[in-house]
Amino acid sequence: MLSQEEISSIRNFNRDYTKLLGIMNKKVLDTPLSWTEGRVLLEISFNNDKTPIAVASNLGLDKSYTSRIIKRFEKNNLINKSPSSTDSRSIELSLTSDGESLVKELNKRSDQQIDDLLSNLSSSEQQEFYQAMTVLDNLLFNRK
Amino acid sequence: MLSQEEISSIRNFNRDYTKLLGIMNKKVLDTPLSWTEGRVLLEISFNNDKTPIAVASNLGLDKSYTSRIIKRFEKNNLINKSPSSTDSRSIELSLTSDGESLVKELNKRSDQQIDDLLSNLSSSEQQEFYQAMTVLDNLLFNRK
DNA sequence: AATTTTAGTGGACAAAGTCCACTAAAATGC
DNA sequence: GCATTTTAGTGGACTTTGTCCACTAAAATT
Repeated sequence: MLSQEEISSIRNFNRDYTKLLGIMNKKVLDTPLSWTEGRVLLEISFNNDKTPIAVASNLGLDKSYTSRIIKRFEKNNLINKSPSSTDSRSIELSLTSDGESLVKELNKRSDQQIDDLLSNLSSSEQQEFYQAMTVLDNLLFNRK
Repeated sequence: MLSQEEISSIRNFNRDYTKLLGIMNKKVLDTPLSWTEGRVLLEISFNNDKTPIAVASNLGLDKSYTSRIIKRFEKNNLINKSPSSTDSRSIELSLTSDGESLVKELNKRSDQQIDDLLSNLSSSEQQEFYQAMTVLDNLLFNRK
């Protein structure tokens, strides 16, 4: 088990990293979308026939809140709603071409951010970074 | 430089990790404090004679917002305000004993969270985790 | 000494998110 | 198959969180 000091450094890292990502996320905000709106749009884009409820539960959002976000998206012509063929309570969401291009833009900026984040590092440091992150990812998220 | 796929996994990690920390932070919220309030209280505790403006700028908060948070803290008897001896515009903040014990509680819970986070991992995996995180920390934050 | 900057506060507001109630359809229990 | 319960989606009302602006009084600058 880890020592108090090790736990303390993990907490510090978490704090700093949260802050860093927060700053990065603010910057993505140079799009017309808030952070949560961005997540919702990307979630819809992953799988072009998501229902609102699936989006809400995947992102851990209130369904009412999600409904309003989706309504705004529709108003701004980012998505289409179509009635589900299998469940008439339900709605299928799909991106409009405007939606598609906004998603592309979001992805481009996110990639650019990672690039910026790593631009201070040498090529070999970038590899080190990637490998260390892969270790964390496996340990935390990819356990079978 | 990193490939598109590598960048993409970094983004995935960031997303998942943000989500994980977000969930963890929600849980700390079983205290009477919101996340930002917790950060403010801890910031004050680090250094028991901080001014509001120092807190605000260290945490990147609006000074007016910070002022209100501090006001609430005072009302709830978590901190004391005393006039600065060197600058009469300024205020020195210090924790009351209630404040101290809340800080202790916050720290305890944060440590517990890290513990929980790592409890699925074996001892050697925990070491691996710690080492990988240290690599990231050095690469991102500890460059001289 | 006059001007500008800074610390702190409060009003007014905007943005983000939560909670509750409701409708209509689907699923479940018998 | 019918009655009951659950589920998807929406909207109203509200709280929490955070921003922006204006102001006072003290400090720093010129």
